[in-house]
Order: sequence, then structure tokens, then C-alpha cells
Amino acid sequence: MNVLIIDDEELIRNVVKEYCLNEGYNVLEAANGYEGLDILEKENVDIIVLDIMMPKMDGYTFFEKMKENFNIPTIVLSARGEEYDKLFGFSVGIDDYLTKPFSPKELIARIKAILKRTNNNNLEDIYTYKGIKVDFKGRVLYIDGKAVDITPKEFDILSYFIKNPNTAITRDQLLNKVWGYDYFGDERTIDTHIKILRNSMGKYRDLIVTVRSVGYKFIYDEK
Amino acid sequence: MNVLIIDDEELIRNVVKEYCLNEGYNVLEAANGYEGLDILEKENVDIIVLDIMMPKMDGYTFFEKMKENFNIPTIVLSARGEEYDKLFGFSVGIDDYLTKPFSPKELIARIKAILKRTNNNNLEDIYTYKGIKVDFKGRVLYIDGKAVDITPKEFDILSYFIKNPNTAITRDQLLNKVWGYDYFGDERTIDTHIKILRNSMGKYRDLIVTVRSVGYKFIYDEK
DNA sequence: TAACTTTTTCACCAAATTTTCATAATTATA
DNA sequence: TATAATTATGAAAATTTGGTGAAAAAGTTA
Repeated sequence: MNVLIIDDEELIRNVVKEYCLNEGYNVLEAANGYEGLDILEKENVDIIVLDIMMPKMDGYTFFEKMKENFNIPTIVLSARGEEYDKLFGFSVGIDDYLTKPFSPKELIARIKAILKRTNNNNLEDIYTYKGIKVDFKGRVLYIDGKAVDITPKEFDILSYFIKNPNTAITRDQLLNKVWGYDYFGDERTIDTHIKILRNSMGKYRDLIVTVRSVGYKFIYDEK
Repeated sequence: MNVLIIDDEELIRNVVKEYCLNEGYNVLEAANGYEGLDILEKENVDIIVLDIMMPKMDGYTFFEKMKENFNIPTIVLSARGEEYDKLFGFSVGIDDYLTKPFSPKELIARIKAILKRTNNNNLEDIYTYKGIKVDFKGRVLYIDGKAVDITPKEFDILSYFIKNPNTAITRDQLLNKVWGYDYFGDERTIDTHIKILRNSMGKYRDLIVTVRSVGYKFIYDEK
């Protein structure tokens, strides 16, 4: 579990961090909205703890921008007394709310509650790697939390790649496994499908690497 | 489902309203206790969201009077810091309790929980989601509270979908599970049944999504 | 039996997907 | 560097797929 804490006060970040680590969560830190967005690009964040009042980019703005590209559950922190109006305006979409000073234990409790609610219970049929999520049961591809329109063939090809990571797969093999043994078509067709699939995968397009004179390969880099 | 929200702050009413509408609940509004009682006389209210601090008639008084003639589940909102004593005194009888500022999502979750607890005592036999209610025992489909004429096949198909949410289901699978393993008919027949079922589901028709080249899928979005 | 409801088949149409193909870009090799 | 081999890409053509209405077929009920 990756928790992203966005707060300009280092003290608060540290407290939250300590409690989160204690729970076994991994913690990422940002001092303002810009840093937060940066991290979202690079890492796979499960939940965000967001302060409202921050220099540079404040919590509201961050939240708006986050929603454009991601859909990550968010708990908002705010000093008591900050205007209700503004808060309620954007509260549609936030998952929970705490006023400072807050009890770290309560924060943890709420994080847990949200993760429980949000997290996919049927983990088995779901594949996640970096910002890629594949729901095999529902046949949906998510990129950074957003469902992507994908054609049946694309989905089948991607599935085959995922099930055979770090393996150079020939076009012939793909035709056999995805199209079926009785299909006889032009091998070049694959190229076009790879093109489309790569486009659907957005910034993760490079995970499908071409292996010259052989075919393609899906890169999976555990760590 | 009719939700009555009683709060003098229009802003809060609006937020609650928005979230409730999103759930498919119908919303009635009152700015104080008097208005609230008025509405109770005229409308059929399923659950009340009640603010404590209000001009004219406050929440306590409203609650007392409501209890005299009705017995409607009630969730109380109160600003943090309002005396617990007083609250405790009357908390006998209320169904749940939230301090402002609260997370709208949490409010919805609690409304759901209470409605579930109160409304269908026969939890197993009744399924509710958004404005859809399915009485499995009685084999009745309700859309926004209204019973809908539905054929046996439609009902069976819908049931199967509900029991397998967010799962792409092939036409073949449907034929097997709904018609029976020994049925041999045209797969396109399914399409026609889906068409009819979607029509029966009115504005929720989009919950049955077609998964191209595979079949169909029932969307269930908890949260 | 007649009247009615439900289920199934089917063919047309529009839309989405897949395939092909020509050309551009890239990479390897002599 | 020039050449050949291979892959990427855009666009058009071909094919597949699903939505739909109508009508036939099967099943129910009065």
C-alpha cells in the first residue's frame, strides 16, 4: 500500500509517516501540489492524505488536477475554521475529512476504512503493474486509474503478453494463441495491432518492446 | 427512496442532495423543523438527515414531534463541540450520528446501511442498487420504487447478472446458465432479450454494458 | 378454440473492429 | 555510407458485431 502525504509542514508529514510505516504502509511525501503530481506520475499511489493550505499549489488545485488523470481516494486535512464554502464546493469526491489538530490514530483508522472500501476485493482477477490495471473478469484496462477503451483483440493480445512476461513472442505464436490455430492471415497485421495497443497504453507503451526479427516482448520488472 | 434533509444551511443541503441523487434517491428539503414536519405530512419519507442547530424549530424538538406520529430512521448531523450531554440525552432513538464537517461519502454509506437494515428485513431475498430493487422471492423488479412488468426470462437473466457483477458474460454462458445446458438455440436470441431487459430497466439500462465480441456485463459500482 | 403473452428467429443497418496495403522510419550489416 | 531488412504508421477496404423491429413459433390462459 502506497500512501502519499501532501503537506508543507514536515512535522505533520513525519508523524503521519511514522504511523503509516507502523501499519506496514509505504509512504511517499510531497510538500506541495506540484510535488504531489510529480509523484503520481512516477509511482503507484493507493491513497492520498492531502492538506488544503499549502504554498505553491494548494490542496484544492491539486485535487482538481489529480481527478483529471487519476481517481485516487483522498483524505483531506484542514485547519479548523477554514471556510466551509470552499470546502463543500470541492468535497464532492473526497473520501474523508479531518480537521487539524487530528489524532494520528484516527487518521490511520480512516485510511484503513477507505482502503477497505476502495480496494478490490477480488484481487485474483486483477493484474496491476505500475499504472496498469487489468481486470480480466470485466475485461477492462485501466491506465493510471482510468478505464481505457480497448478493442477485444487488443485486450486478448495484452492478456497474452501479461501472462508471458519478459518473453520474446513471435508473430506466429501470437497468431496461433490469440487468433487461433486455424487462422491464416498476414503476419504484418500484428504490427498494426501492436501499434493500436501501444497507443492505448499511453505512457506505458514502452513496456511492449519490439524484438527485432522475432516479434515483441512485454517487460515486467519486479524489484 | 425518499430522503428528507433538514438543515438551515443551503450549502449542506445541496451537497447532500447531489450525493443522494447520484445514488438514485429522491430528495426532499427543509430549512427547519416546521418545514420538516410539513413535508412529513405530505410525503412518504424513508429516512431523515437532521441538523441539530437550526433557527425556528431545532433538531431536538423536531425529532420529538416526529416520533409522536412517525417512526422514521434518522441520521443526526451536528457541529463538533455541540454538547454531548444533550445529544446523548436524545440520541436514544436516532440511528446514526455524524459530526460536521463530514464526508458526504460516509453519509451516503450510512444512509445505505440504515436503509438496508430498516427496509428489507429479508436481506437475502432482496437486492437493491441505485434505484433498482429486485425481490427474488416474489420475482418482482422495482425501478425507482415502481414495480415493472418483466417476463420470466428477463428476470432470470437479470438475476444472473446481479449474481455475477462486473463480469463479462458470454452469450454461451448465459444460454447454459439461464436456459440450461441442454438448450440449443441461436446465440443472437440473447441480444433480443437484452434489448427487452434494458428497456424494462429504464434509466438504468446502461448498467448492462455490452462487451464487444464477448457478451454482456452488469456494472456494480460500490463506493 | 381463441386471445394473449412470451420466446425465438431473422434480416437489415449502423457502427466498431480487423485486416490489408502502401509508404515512411528505423535498424542492422556489408 | 549505402543497402537491405525490418518495423511503424496512416488510411482505406473488408469484415465482424450488435441493436433493432417485425414476424413466426411456442406457450398460457380464459
